[in-house]
Amino acid sequence: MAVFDLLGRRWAQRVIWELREGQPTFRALRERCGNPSPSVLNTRLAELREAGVVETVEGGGYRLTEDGRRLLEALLPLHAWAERWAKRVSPG
Amino acid sequence: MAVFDLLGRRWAQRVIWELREGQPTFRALRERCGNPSPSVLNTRLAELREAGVVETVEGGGYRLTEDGRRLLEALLPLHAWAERWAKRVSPG
DNA sequence: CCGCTGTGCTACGATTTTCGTAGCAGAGCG
DNA sequence: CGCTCTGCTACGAAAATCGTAGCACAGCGG
Repeated sequence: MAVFDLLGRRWAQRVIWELREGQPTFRALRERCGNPSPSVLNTRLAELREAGVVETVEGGGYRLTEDGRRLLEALLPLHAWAERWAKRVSPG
Repeated sequence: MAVFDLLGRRWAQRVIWELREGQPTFRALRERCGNPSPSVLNTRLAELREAGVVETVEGGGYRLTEDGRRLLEALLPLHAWAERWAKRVSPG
């Protein structure tokens, strides 16, 4: 179950989620994620790049690979569940 | 994005996955997950119980709630992606 | 009553991960 | 040369996790 090793780390899923559109820079991505420390973000990005789901953009910025976009789609049901769950936990 | 807070912690997703069938005891669950330290497992179980996705069984053991089972279903696409990905990363 | 076994779970020092802040090297531009 | 952006590193402090040991309780056989 290597996926839990890749995606079970802090910020990993969040990074993929925040890369769902655009090609944010390192700093912009960091801000979108809620300002994790740059060292961790860099480590995650390195892991995700090595896993082939994230890639750098010529001239700066990051984006999902084709594989990454498939992973993002696989995260959609989880997100749908999360929204229903959030409403149930703290309605309003 | 509270779901990343709940499921972005180590072992959280794994615990849910390993509860997909049966009602394993604390120790059995721990073994299935690959022996995380009991303190972390207990913390995760407490968080998941508070979130309402895991519950204890009368007479011992743990299982998913109805909500937990829905969450498990939301994890299936992620798992399907993971299997394809694992084959691509290390074929054979 | 005693011991054996299994249950959930706690304690605690060691290790690993993450945090938070500061700053570096390089590129582009005036 | 200086300003601003880029990705990224350094480093001490804090938090999370590890690994091992063991506690309290319950059931059951003798």
